[in-house]
Amino acid sequence: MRKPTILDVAREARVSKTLVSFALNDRPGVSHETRDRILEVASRIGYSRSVSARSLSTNRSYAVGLVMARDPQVIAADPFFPSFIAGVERVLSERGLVLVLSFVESVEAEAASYRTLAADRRVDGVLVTDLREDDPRPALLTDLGLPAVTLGRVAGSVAPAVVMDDTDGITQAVAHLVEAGHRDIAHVAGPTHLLHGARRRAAFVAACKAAGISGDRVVETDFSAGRGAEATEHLLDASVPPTAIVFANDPMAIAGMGIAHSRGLRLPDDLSVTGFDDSDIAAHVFPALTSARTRPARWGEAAAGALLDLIENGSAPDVDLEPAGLVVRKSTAPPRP
Amino acid sequence: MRKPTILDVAREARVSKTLVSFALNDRPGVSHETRDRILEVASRIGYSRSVSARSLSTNRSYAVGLVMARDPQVIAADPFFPSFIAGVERVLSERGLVLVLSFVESVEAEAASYRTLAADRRVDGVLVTDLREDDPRPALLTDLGLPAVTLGRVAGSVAPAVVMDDTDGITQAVAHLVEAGHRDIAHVAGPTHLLHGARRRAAFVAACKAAGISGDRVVETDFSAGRGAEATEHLLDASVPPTAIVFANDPMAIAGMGIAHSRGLRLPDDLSVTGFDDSDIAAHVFPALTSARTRPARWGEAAAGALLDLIENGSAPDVDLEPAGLVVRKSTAPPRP
DNA sequence: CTGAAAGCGCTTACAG
DNA sequence: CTGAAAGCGCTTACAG
Repeated sequence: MRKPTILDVAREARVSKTLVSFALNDRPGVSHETRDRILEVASRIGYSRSVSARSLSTNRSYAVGLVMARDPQVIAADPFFPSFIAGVERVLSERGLVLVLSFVESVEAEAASYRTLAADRRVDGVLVTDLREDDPRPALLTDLGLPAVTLGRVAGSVAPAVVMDDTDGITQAVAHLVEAGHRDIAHVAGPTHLLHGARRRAAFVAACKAAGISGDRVVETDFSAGRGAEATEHLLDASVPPTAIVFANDPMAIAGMGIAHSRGLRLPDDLSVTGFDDSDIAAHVFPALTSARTRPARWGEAAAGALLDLIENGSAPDVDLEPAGLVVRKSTAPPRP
Repeated sequence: MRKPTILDVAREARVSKTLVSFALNDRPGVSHETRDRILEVASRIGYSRSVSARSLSTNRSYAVGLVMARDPQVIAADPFFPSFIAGVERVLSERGLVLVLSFVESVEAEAASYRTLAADRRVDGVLVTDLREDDPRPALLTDLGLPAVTLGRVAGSVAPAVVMDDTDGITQAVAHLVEAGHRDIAHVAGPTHLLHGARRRAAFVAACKAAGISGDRVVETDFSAGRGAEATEHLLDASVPPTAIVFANDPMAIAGMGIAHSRGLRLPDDLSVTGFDDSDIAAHVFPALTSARTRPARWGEAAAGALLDLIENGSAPDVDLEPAGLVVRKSTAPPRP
């Protein structure tokens, strides 16, 4: 059986195709009763619009893109994305759009992916994550004419930004540790070329300074568990090891705890540890991990909402999301006297 | 500047649209030189085909769907998906297709999602994961006329299946523990209504039987870290606790280790533990987790390849993937005498 | 090997 | 408030 088209609806409702289209698109110029009749007929005969025909006419794809250049293993360890995507999805599906996802292996492949999406008009806009220093993507996307929303703010970008201040989580972590009596706190940071890596690191330094302690024990990593473990080794090898470590994400914190345990340290007494993102597993490691909570789903909703506004109205305001605070568990305690 | 169309290419190459289309689609009936000239012109003027126009003509969308009904938190803890998706992507992008991803909250929403994808002809086919007992999806998809490939084999499904025998990993884990001298081994299983949960459990029971030990200490969970922790509590509360636990995934194994540590047990001497999936973090917890490796990326490639074959040829053979074996680390050892 | 033409299913001025 | 018609950019019989 042929899939019903707009013409079938028109005939059945005894009106023109135009009118059906107007009714479907909620345009003015259709009397109330006519509109109702049309919609009733449409649903009765199981009509649904052909996206490709509509796309061809309107020059839109009714899809939104997300392309990520990261090692899948590192994405896998990051609790952020599934929840983020679930949030994005929630608002997209409400408005009849769809998410096109692309995982690529390199930054070059990422640019190629954007070019293809643009050339093929596969998406009406994109969400840009993992912002980097001097990120070339905002300019590229402007060039390509692809509307974009960035997660976080980049210098020189005209794209609307949706930001959640993760500074706050680090600041709270440091304050919490200082209050417990720690004076010797280290930070295992993400890569500085990633904006959120740099920001968390800067927040660490600033918080230490505010507390009147040294903030220069920082080891940079790539956010992976393996590098987090190495960084912890390095810190614990110091002649005077830190009494607390603030990790820039949970996987590294957990790997760091593994190192500490393997050296026979008792946590939290010999070493306090904090994570970031409050992943599902954080509450279940030993000792349960103190971690800064983020709200990836809310972030996803806000970003998708902003992107749809941008696509439909040509502009959208920046959105600032509330930071979600520190969840204090058992991995932090006063240092040994 | 207008995006060039097939007509621009035709004019510039002084041929008809038809011929350009034939050349682009690698159809016979175009002389070699003409084809080359056409392709040269196309690339010179920056032509790329309009996917929506093509879709409208061919009744295809050049996209493939993946819809998942799971708690984002549980997906987040599962290292499987990012790598799986990366594998899928690799073969899709090679053939000019795109991945449409949908995360939904419930099994009902999942069915609705498939219906929408089908009605809108958003995708040419779908990948079906997390197969359940009496899974209604193969029948639904047949009804909807949506080509599908399942990850694993379901009774009564006509869809091609791509399977990786995860039985093997469990069998090896049990054999490894028995060889170390364990006689009292428990299993923290995934939900039985999920086929891979049930399969791993059955493999556990069978392996115990083969070794001549009891295989009836099984606790069922939902694969989440929280439930894994509870299950471990329960097992360790027994008057004679097991000396080893085989967990059906890594997050539960890690949570179980957390419980054991919190009770002052020493791992692996007081309790041996194995995981499943060999996630990135597994090597970095303490003690480093023995875990069955899977190959999600290979699985993704195979599934995507099979789906494309199915879409293009109307049929595709089942694919059996090699199991990847057990990675033995430090979380397993002989039991205390 | 090549071209003129219909058709895919919508949207949208335009004219009434 | 309504309708006839062009157009979006492809593919594909069909005729040469």
